[in-house]
Amino acid sequence: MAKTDVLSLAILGMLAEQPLHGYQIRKRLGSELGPFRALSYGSLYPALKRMVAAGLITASADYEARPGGSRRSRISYRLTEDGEQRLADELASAGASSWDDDAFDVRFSMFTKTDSATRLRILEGRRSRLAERLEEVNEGLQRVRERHDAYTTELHRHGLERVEREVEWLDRLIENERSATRGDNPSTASAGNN
Amino acid sequence: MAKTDVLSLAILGMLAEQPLHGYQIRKRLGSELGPFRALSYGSLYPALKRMVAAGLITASADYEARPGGSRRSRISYRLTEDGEQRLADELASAGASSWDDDAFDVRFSMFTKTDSATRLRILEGRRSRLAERLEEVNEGLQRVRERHDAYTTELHRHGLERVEREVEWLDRLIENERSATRGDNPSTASAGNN
DNA sequence: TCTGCCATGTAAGCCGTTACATGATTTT
DNA sequence: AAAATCATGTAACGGCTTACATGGCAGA
Repeated sequence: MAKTDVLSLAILGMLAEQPLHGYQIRKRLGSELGPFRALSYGSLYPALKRMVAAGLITASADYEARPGGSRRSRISYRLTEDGEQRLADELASAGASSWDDDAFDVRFSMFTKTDSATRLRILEGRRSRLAERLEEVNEGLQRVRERHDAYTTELHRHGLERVEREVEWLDRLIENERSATRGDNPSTASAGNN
Repeated sequence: MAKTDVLSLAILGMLAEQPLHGYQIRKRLGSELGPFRALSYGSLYPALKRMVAAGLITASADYEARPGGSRRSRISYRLTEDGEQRLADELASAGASSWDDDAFDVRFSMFTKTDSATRLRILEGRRSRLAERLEEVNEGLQRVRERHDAYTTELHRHGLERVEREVEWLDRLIENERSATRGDNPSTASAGNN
């Protein structure tokens, strides 16, 4: 099974709700997700092409979609059954790199389509990734404090603070997720915690 | 005058303090600056080579640096006069893209070598860059609120918060910088501590 | 001795942007 | 009628990582 890159996953998720054409996909990726602030067509169209070739989506021109008439040259993309299946598989796994900086945002934005256990695994995976980062940054800060000027120190202090806040955010989300799960179903004592 | 990329600038700044060999440069870039968390040798060595070719730095093998004897195959890089000049020029300008995400950190880490007026211009440039981002993110949040689920909204809310904090941080720094300039006299507020 | 870190470098490939090329539709 | 925006695509190029290739030095 070919693995799905972040961009493809994002597109899959986007098309799951409704067929869209390339131009719209780009705009939505830019406004709805963090990572693709301004994805270029030079990336998008080839990606769509690859996905068509892989049988995940189909391309169909929509002529005269509206009363007026013409409206040539617009291509709507929609998921195939394989595409739906691939998306479902992806959403069911917290595997590989769902907690990379970019991938995390994309996964998170699809949390309503993700089951609770997987959501929790992703949040925790992300948390422990950040915890590692926290340690590194912290060590860096110590070293910098000894050997460097106030500005450099401040830069690192601020970097540390940023990561700390991120962890706090995740802690809140994890807590929410846990209490929602407990609520749904009385006797849930989910497995290993941090 | 050839323009200096971020990596070269960081190296220039690093070598301004003392000669270093490539391996050390890499480690320091990783621990002292944000943007180069784990710069690969595949990027570093070619960059050093380019800089030697451009006459900004020189490479010299250090044999028997220490009592023991041998210690072959270490190459120390140090700034040439041209390199020093280039660094000075770069540090005097707040031009081009000193407020890009990556470049900003590098410029900031050299603030002690930067004059007060330039520091202020960079901080303000960065601030207004973030202010633009703030607006975009804010608009995105509104749109998402109307059309999307709670998770997606939360993702955007958190993204907004992050940028807001960044702006607040800059505001504090700008304020400090201003009061330091006003008071070459009494009430100097040095760069922030914890 | 063998493992792990120090140290330098090259080649291939990935992933993305920029610039280019084209044309339709909508708004002013 | 012009300008802005919608819409699709390709080709060239850039920068960075990965994988490879090589070898010295230190301590277990």
